[in-house]
Amino acid sequence: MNDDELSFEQQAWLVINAIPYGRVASYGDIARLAGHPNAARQIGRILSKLPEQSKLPWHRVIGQQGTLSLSGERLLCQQEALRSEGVIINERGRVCMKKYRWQP
DNA sequence: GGCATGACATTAG
DNA sequence: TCTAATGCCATGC
Repeated sequence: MNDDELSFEQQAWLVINAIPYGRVASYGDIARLAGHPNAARQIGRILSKLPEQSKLPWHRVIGQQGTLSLSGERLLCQQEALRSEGVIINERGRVCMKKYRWQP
């Protein structure tokens, strides 16, 4: 870990933290913005270790097609949080990426 | 340094 | 639309 450069994990936090209210971003986008176009999996791994105390809007991080890759309690929590921000979720549990996708 | 893991992406059928 | 298979990359042991 260099002091000059943040680790991928740190970069991911910054990117996710930069997602504005009522918007969503895909794992691939986060990874790309963090400097690794194909490191989407690491985003998921990082978030899985993310403590609930973290202020990161992890619920705004979804799949490329607006799909939620989580399951069970976390999935419900995420959907609830997104709807609370005005994001509409389809019956299939998907989000309209064309409307809500965060484009920097 | 190598192997296994993971909240994915993409392609093909 | 869904499932299966493959590739990619950082992290932990």
